Amino acid sequence: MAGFSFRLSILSEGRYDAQMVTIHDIARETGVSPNTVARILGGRRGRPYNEGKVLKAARRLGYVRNLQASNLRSGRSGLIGLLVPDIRNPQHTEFFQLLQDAANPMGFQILLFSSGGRMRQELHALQRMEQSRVDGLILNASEGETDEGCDEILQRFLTRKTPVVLAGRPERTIRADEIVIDNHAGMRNMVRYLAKTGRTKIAFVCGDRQSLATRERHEACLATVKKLKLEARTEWSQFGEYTPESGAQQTARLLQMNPRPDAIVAGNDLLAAGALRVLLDAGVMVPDDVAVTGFDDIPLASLVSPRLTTLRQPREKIAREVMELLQERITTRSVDAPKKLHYEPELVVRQSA
Amino acid sequence: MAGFSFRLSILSEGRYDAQMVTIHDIARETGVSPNTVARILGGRRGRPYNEGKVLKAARRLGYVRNLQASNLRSGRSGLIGLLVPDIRNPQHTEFFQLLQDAANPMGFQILLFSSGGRMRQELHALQRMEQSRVDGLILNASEGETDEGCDEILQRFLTRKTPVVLAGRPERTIRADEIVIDNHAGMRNMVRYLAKTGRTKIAFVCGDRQSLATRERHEACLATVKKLKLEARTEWSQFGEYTPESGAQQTARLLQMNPRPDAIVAGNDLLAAGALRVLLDAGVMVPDDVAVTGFDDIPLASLVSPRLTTLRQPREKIAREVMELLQERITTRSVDAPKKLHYEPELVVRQSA
DNA sequence: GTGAAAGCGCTAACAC
DNA sequence: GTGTTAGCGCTTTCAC
Repeated sequence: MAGFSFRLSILSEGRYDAQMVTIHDIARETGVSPNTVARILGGRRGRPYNEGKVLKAARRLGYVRNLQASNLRSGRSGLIGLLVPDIRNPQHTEFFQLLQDAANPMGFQILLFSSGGRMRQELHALQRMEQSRVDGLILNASEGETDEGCDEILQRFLTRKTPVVLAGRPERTIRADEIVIDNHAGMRNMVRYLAKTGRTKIAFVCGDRQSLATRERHEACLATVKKLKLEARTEWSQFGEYTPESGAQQTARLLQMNPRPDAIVAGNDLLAAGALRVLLDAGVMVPDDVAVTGFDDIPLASLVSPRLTTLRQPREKIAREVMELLQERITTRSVDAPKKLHYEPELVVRQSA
Repeated sequence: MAGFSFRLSILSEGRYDAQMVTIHDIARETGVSPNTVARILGGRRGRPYNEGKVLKAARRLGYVRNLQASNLRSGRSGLIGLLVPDIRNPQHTEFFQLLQDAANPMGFQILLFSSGGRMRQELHALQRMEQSRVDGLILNASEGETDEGCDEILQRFLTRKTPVVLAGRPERTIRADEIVIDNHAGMRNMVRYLAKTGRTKIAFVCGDRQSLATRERHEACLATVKKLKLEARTEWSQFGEYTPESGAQQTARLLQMNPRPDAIVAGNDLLAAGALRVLLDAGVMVPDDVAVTGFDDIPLASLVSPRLTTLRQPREKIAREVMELLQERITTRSVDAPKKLHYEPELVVRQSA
């Protein structure tokens, strides 16, 4: 007992305030050294004789390892930061769940930040990740311009050999791993499919103008329209943000036009759902009068009526491969030779087109 | 310089491996003590003379505070644990976002765990929260039975005066704060509304039998049906889980029955969306032939066709008040006199009923 | 307001 | 395999 303070301190009210049990308490209790306790509780072996004693004492005293101390000393954190523009977009929610399921067995926890597309929030999130010493991080596209301060922080991560994975962000100064969705191939297939099924006047309901996904998807559509020599009008390209409300607004504008488009290609499923909403409310038949297509294939796509024809992102594969890459980089402490993980969206034909 | 190791260590490849800058580096650089550096960087004041020097040096050297060390010493973590059964349910996603928006300004971060309703995952999540020394935690209903180990951990949290908020969990041995949704009042209003609009044969599409929400909502429906002397049949009560797929399955079973119900009260919006799906596919008119209602009022409720009549949970209010309660408890270190936060769902009439 | 010293709880490094 | 020692980076305590 000598040299150790009491683990129970008496408060003024006369109640007891239970402190956390430490490896020293268990060491004292069992007569072995703190080191041995730590080793056994850390899963490495000791003398069976000691193992029994230690495990039993730990259980009896209600020992709970202090990750803060553990991580401080070992220089890890067991945390993977995930920054998304809006977790309320099911696409991101699904990705979080898949990432968590892949990360947990590897001993990692996901620290999620939903920035709401706000620049300041995004910067705060990165600062917090840095202060938390995340072992790796995944950055989803901000749905707008990106702050300069962000790049500075990202660069520091890489200098410290903390792996960074960028998704849907324009290539910039920093050389990090990237998730690359082949928006061009996806949209080309989509527009071709629409043309093949007789659509000639294709309109585009897009997310925010600044985002890379928006630009790539929109440009691919225009290029394909041009290549197929379909009708093209600048006012058939509408922009907003990746929400059902925006999709509804944009579609309402399209409905005013003359000639009216016979197909609406939306930048993602949320936009498409909003478009569907407005069309049905206006008595426009989908897909008879107007075809509607989405992007992502979130669960919602199968719940709206008619079911959405869309482009499926291989989320499971992405989540798995990203975590594998991160683990690899974290264990080898190498962030050199940035990798690009390529994925092609798959056309899923349902009812809306 | 004496007594301090170099912050740059040369690797075998001849490159530099930048270590993190510490308050000692800044202290050395500016000639003040580490204590003064910490105080100034911690936001408390110092001599303007020193403040300038320290802040500038910190910026120049790229200092990033180490939260692990800070938290280890101060006994806080700045983390609020949030455990939900399934983050893919938009109800939980929305709640996370609102909670994050309320927590961040208070200096807290949300550590999210999505258990998938699996008992083992839930236990793991609680263990991890305990090891991470979260300052408080919010437990959403597991959608099934709860493990004994969980209660043991929760009890330890409370003993240590770490506040715990339970939501939608049956009251048990532990005395923690609770979020109480008045399922009874909500469902009573819903059934009355259906009766008033001429429905007489009301069926119930529910989540899993074990969950408190399911039991309360179902019982409230049955009680109201009985009170209003409406037709009642045991086979009109179906159970499953809180997913669209389950809602679809349960509804398919109801469609086989004779007599067929003229209203379907679903346990949440996801179930209702699945029900809608099956009804429309079967050519049943909603709400003309069969009325459908949901619970939660997630964004999806306004996107399906017809729009869902549902019961809205005051999520914003709940998130705000829960964080206020947590902050209060964390600062006063008092978990005595558990509070019950009561909320009543609001009937939102749209098109489906 | 500032500096010196101690220590949060753990793991790493090294003898044995 | 085990014990000893040191120290991760910070905050706390206490003189001054």
